[in-house]
Amino acid sequence: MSLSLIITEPENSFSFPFFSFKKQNKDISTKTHRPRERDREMGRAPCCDKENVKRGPWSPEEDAKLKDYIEKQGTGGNWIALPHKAGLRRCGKSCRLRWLNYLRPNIRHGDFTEEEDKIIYSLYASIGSRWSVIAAHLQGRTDNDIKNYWNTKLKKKLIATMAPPSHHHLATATSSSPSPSHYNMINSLLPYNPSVSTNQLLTPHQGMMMTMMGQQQQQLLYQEDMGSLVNSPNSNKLIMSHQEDSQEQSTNNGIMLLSDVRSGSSTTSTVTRVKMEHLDHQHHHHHHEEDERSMSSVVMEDYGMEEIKQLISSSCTSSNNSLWFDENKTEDKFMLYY
DNA sequence: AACTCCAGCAACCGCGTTGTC
DNA sequence: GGACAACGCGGTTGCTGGAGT
Repeated sequence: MSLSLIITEPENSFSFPFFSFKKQNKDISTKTHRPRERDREMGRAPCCDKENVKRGPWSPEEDAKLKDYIEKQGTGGNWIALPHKAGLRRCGKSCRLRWLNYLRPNIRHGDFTEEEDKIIYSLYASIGSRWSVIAAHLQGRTDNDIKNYWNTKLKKKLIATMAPPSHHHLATATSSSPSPSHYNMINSLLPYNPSVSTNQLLTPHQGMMMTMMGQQQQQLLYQEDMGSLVNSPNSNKLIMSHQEDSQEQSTNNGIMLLSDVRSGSSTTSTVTRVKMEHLDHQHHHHHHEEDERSMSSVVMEDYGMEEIKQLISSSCTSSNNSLWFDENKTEDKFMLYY
């Protein structure tokens, strides 16, 4: 059995469910204190006069002014003009952020529930770090809050759960036997759950692979981890390789996930091929093999290529309470299924 | 008590997208 | 359809307070 997946990868960045990296192709010196002259040269006017606006934490007085003004006058559809009208020495962007993330009614902070965690996991697996979309599905939560929560707590929680006891990285060999919660976590992560029954659980690494495949932009984390995957002495072996030539897509038997669900505008310069192969381990037969197979082989071996394609691309409802998206929908019309 | 470290989070920044003229 | 303005998003920064030494 051989399964190949081709995943598009945007030119300037890549992300993994838990990590993201950006190529540093910017002039770092302009990153901070970017001169306003340069903004003008580059065709971008500053959003406000930075020298005459207050920055940093908001005082209760400022909060009251802003809240009072918006409650009485509304935003007027113009955040730039709002601070002046409200008598605030603040940038319009700052006012907008303060209102949206802190002052507007029915905002909830802290104490995320298990249910919210699940929703975040599932949505993240499906659509990545599109916090505003995720926030739209969590009553009273802001994108900033969710982002912070993910970066400071949820990601660590997930990593801790995923990490096999004897290994220090996410994507390491599958020889150890993870805990049941391990599997539960993985399966709550899966963006798609088409016809795999709840007892057909993936190993953490296979689940991780599936999660990766659901991402809009995909890549791998560490070369080191790749090495451990490739060298894993298990019956199911993951082989990853990069290729610059997307021409090969057409000749590959694999599944293509052209899945920039964000806007469809992403350019693709390189392609990462993810290949899952079942290898004949004639020299690696040992008494654990059956156990390992029963644990980890349910995922791909039982499906033909066309079935795998269907699994990934089909829009089927979930058999449990995990969530998934219809990626054909536009951003505003994302459908959430339970 | 003084200091360091670090998690948490509010706020900022840059840039892509959208709206308007 | 091009230029410009404004919005909105996601990544990043940096402040703060609590824990540890």
